[in-house]
Amino acid sequence: MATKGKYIYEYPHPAVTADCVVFGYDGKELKVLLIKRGKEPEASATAYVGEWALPGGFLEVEKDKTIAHTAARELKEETGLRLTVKDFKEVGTFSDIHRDPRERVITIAHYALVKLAQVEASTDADRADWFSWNDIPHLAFDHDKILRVAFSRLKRDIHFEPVGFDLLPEVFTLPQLQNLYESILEVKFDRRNFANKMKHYAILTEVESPTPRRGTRTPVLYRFYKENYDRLKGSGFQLEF
Amino acid sequence: MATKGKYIYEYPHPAVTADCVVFGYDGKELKVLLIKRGKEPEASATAYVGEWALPGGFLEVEKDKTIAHTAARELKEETGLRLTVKDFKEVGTFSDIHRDPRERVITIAHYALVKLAQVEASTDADRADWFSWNDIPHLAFDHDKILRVAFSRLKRDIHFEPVGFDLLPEVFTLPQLQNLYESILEVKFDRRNFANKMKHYAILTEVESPTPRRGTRTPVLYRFYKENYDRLKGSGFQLEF
DNA sequence: TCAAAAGTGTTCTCCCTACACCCATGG
DNA sequence: CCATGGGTGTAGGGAGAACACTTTTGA
Repeated sequence: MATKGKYIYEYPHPAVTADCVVFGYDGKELKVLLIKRGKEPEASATAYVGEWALPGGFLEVEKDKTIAHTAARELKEETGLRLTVKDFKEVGTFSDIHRDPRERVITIAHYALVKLAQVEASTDADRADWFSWNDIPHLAFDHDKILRVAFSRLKRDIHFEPVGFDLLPEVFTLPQLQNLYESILEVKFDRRNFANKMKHYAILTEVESPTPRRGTRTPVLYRFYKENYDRLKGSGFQLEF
Repeated sequence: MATKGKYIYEYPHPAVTADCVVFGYDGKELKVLLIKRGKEPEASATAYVGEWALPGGFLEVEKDKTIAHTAARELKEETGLRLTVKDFKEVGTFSDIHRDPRERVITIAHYALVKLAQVEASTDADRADWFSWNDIPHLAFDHDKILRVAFSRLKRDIHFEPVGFDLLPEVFTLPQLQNLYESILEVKFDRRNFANKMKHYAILTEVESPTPRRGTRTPVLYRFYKENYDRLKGSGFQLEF
């Protein structure tokens, strides 16, 4: 095992990984998908065994078309979740010289938004789990920092794009939508103003309520009206919160 | 020369570079600093010799504390310009599998803003030159794409931070400031509204005019009032354009 | 009938926009 | 005195913020 290396370079090269911050929303709280670190078949040594971490892994130099492909591939391998390259948004590069004890590793962090109800079942529960944003365990490497930056990035993006709808089920209530925005932006809105704004934007369509029940008045169900949103955006319009 | 490599890995590693988009402003137009590619002492092969490109170069795995340090170091080596790590903002990762014909190279693009008058003299004119934004030559690799993304990133950032002042000399006129914003945002503002807004923000202080002349009325000189800006920002305030 | 959550409309204020005339300087 | 570019104020409209009561439903 002393000289099992087969890849030779004239100058030192770093290892490159892609890490994924996958956000979900259960109607009440923002959640993040984490994995429990075990043995890594492809790394020469293993670090942080047994700790929680962001899903992610090494760029396959000869195979991954872009680093986003690495993110998608690794997420599927580690959690079972299948997302497309387009679902990932780049968060940034984390390149601190000692961020990995084994060798120089720089990572490109990405985030993705998923409809929790539709993917919870398809995640590999042996290795992966969803954690509430306010109850995140200690993470391996600098993944706490990555998580914070990813969240601030989401917070910024939601001002300009209707990314919130990627987190909600196809059909949702106004209070759910408002609560989601409040969770991400860490503010409180007035119900009436929020409803007025949404009505004014005209990017929601009412859905025939299949009379669901709870211990309270039945809320109206809506669907995101993407065609209208695209038209508005086309005519130089900006969603603001 | 067949087996001069000394760095051995069990799995293939990509090369990693940092590229720099350095913006300047001459009072009239936005400019970008480019270098003419020559022989590269550190690369096993050389590509795009003689073409213009963004300054940048390889991460030194054992030396560069972060990728931003690579950017700062390479910029100095290639253009003579000394900037600090804090002057660089990350633009994004460009990782297309064939973006470099020699080997797999992923690059982390950065941008920086400089006060042109103060740095023009200290740039190494043999290898580097400033180009107007509207007159950029064809660039090596995917540097055209990087340039476009960096610009759109600047355009976004200027909405939230007073980055414009990093491009202007310490003392400037209101029309200069307005023209800069117009160049970056690619819009036109009404002079009076622009002045009103600036007066309202109260982030400029008038400077005793040392009576400079041109073929016209002498404009009032201003200085960026950073203390006031920081106070405003502290109390949850946002610069808008 | 009570508690819990959802729906709804109006007023006020502030900021953004549109807009035109006079002033200083150099040639 | 003319051309060029710089400085200045106000009125109107639209969007965001503040604000309270009624409705539905299950317990």
